[in-house]
Formats: sequence, C-alpha cells, structure tokens
Amino acid sequence: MNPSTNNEVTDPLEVRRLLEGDPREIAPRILDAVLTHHSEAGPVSVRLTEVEAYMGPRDSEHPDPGSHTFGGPTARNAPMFGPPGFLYVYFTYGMHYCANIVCGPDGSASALLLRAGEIVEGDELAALRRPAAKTHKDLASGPARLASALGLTTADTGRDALASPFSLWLPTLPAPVVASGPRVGVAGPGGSTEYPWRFWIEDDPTVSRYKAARPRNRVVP
DNA sequence: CTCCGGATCCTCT
DNA sequence: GAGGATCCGGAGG
Repeated sequence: MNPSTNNEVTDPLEVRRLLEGDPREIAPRILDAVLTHHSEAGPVSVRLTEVEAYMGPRDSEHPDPGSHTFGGPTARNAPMFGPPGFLYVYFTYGMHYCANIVCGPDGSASALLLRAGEIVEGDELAALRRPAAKTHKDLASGPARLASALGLTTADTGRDALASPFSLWLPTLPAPVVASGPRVGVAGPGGSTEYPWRFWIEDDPTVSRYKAARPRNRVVP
C-alpha cells in the first residue's frame, strides 16, 4: 500500500484538483484508485472497479433526473453541493449505505457513486463487516457492500475523503480498459441509454452483478 | 446459473 | 404516506 512505485497521485491538493472536473471524465481516472478508511479496528483499502456519475441540477447540457440533487439542495444531499473530494453517504432501502465522492467545482452538485471494488488491504476486517460475503471478490462487489466493507455510514457524510481517517490515491494514468453503460437502479429517463454514466473496468471479477445493461461505449484513453 | 420475495426506515412530498 | 442509486437467501433449472 506504499506508493513507492510512484505511479499514484497521493498529494491531496493535486487529487482534489483532479476531482474538480466533470465526473464522467474523471471516472476512468478514479477506476483503479485506492480509497482507504482507517478506523479504530484498523485500515481497509479498496481499489475501485465500478462507479456511476451523477450530474448536478444546474448542468447546462445534462441535467440529471437520476441524481439525488435533481430537486435542489436538501439536508441529506448538502455535501454534494460542496467542494470536491468529500464524501456523500446516504442510507437507503431501510438497511444499506452507499457512498459517493463529490466531484466538480464547488456548488456543481455532481458526484461519483462508488459501486464496486476489490479489497486490497484489511481483508480480515472487511470480512468481519461483511459476514454474508462468501468470497474475496464479493467483499465490495456492490455499492452497499463497498460502503459496508469500508465501515462507512451516514456518520461519514460530508467528511473529507482526502484527509485522515481517509485517503484517496489516484493512478497517474487512466484505467486501460473502461466500459460504460446505463446506470443501475435508476428509474425514469435518468436510467435510459441516454445516460450511459456507469463506468467499470472490463472483465474485473469484482464488478457488481446487475449487469443487465450491456456495454454500449468504450472509453479509449 | 437465474429468478423472486422479504427485510426495514430515512427522506421528501 | 410512498418509495428508494440494494442485498441476501432459497427455490428451481
């Protein structure tokens, strides 16, 4: 987990600057990134393999009916209206948490939902938090699974993902083979193929199930 | 492997 | 008061 190979961007100032862009363009860059949460029980790190972009309501070209911010600011989505690099964690279906990393300039209200990843540090702790997981690759193979493996709850919403107890390291180069397609579980027009804003590393075994949406476009770096 | 129902409560209308 | 950016276990092919 030490960036000794020097092929990761670890400076929080630089990472935050990179996150200031359009989440759809950042997606190939945040895939293969490593997010770490140091809890009292120890660290857990996940290499991100699947994300979804959600745009802000004021986006001139692509207002996003699938986004939690489509209806404007609320108490829950407040972190999304803030600066990039912070966490937006929400509770859903009565039992699950899901985590986003805020993107774009301050106030743009766009973000990347962390949909899946591979646990690369803290396997044992992640397995304790995910007793239902049968295999290593299932520890974080879904948005609520990923949040659970990292120990994220709404207590973490609004926290800086680039500062203790978190860290986020970006790869210096975009992930080589990125596929995209419609987002999962988004009802209404935001779930149509006009919004192919789900991005994943092709053929990675940790990418979540619910692959009903077939790959539509390839993003060639 | 796929399909299906139940769990469970916060958030906004 | 309705519904959700979901997961899990069991049944059946």
